[in-house]
Amino acid sequence: MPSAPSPAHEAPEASRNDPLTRRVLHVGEAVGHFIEYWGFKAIHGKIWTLLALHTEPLSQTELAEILGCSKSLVSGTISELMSYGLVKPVSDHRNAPYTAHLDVWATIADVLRSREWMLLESARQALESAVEAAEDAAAEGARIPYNLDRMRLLLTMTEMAQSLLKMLIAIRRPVMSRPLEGVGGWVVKAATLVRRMR
Amino acid sequence: MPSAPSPAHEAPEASRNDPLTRRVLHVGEAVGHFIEYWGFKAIHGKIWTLLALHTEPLSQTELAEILGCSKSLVSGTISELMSYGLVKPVSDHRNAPYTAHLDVWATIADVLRSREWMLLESARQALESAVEAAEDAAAEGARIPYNLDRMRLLLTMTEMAQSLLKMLIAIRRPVMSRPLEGVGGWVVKAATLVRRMR
DNA sequence: GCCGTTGTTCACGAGCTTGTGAACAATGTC
DNA sequence: GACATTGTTCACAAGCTCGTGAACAACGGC
Repeated sequence: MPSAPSPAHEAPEASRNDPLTRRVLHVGEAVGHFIEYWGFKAIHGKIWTLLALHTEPLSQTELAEILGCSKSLVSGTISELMSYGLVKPVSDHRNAPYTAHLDVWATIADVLRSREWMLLESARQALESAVEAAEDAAAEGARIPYNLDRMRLLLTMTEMAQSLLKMLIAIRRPVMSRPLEGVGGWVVKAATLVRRMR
Repeated sequence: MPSAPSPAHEAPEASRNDPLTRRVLHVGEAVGHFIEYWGFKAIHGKIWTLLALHTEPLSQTELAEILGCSKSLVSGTISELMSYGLVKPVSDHRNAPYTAHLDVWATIADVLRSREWMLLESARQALESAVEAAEDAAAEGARIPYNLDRMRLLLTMTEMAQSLLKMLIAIRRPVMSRPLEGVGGWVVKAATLVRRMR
């Protein structure tokens, strides 16, 4: 038998001292730090990781005890994770415990498609509008302090980023054999454009 | 001649009212919002965009006037952009104006290689350590509340993310013809693993 | 060599984010 | 039907980030 009396499963409030649990919590912290740079919060990663690695589904109270945080934080975070489709209750009972959805790619693709696409698209529209205004001013013979070629270059770069994004999103159907093929060609094209510019 | 007296070039403090300048500033805001999700600040994108699109190099004072922000903010941001290699003074004179480096890929690759790699690597190490602890406990016959297979799955997913990152970084040498080929196969493998799990 | 201009540094404040605890609501159990 | 337990909501506090302005330093031009 091991050293400790190993009460981990029946007494979640004490499991924070269990050496294995501490390592699992450490994993959660690392995952949390990683996804922090992707528009999520660290607590999202901690809760998702704990649910993903724990054998049994966990209730919100148990999560709060193991993580050592408040129930209110768990409640809000769980509802956010559910809206992302990353976590789901094990049944439709009121206090049903939760499990993690291990296939995170669908969520990543959703985030890419909504947030990143919108940001790129608004940049593209702003650039397009600026290019038009510059072309009009140049056609009227006005001396403008902005470089039209570089504006067009940025526009092209934005459009290439959009194409790359489209391909990444298309991976959602993992049946596709080589969804990213051809990206290399774009990169070469972009590098050529930049080099030609200056 | 156009409508306005078009003093844009000689009077930077008034150019904020120039319609073309306003569109360029709008582009800067869009670029800023985009890179905000990539660990940079919005002001980085505004300054870089303005320098990238403006025909003549700009001094810090001019940047502050056109952007309508303080000189101190410009100073700090410029030094950060220079450390990223995204901006450089036009000469080594003291008050030399600045230009933007249009090839941003090297900087992106640097960020990916340093920050993202480190985050993935620490997650991988934490997972490895947890797997070992769980294997030891299981070998001793202890009943552990964590699922060893799912821990190994997360480890594999982390390692695949590291491989993908390596390939992205490798694009730095844009001579490579098809640097991302084969990624599709990994995605299929990951999807298969996840499906087999539950 | 002095002055004016430009860039740097620093302490501060506004605003946002993250997490808390207490009050409240909702449901299963006896 | 009352209670106990679980989950939700809210106002608030601690901490962090972003940007400011004033003081300071560094150089170029006359």
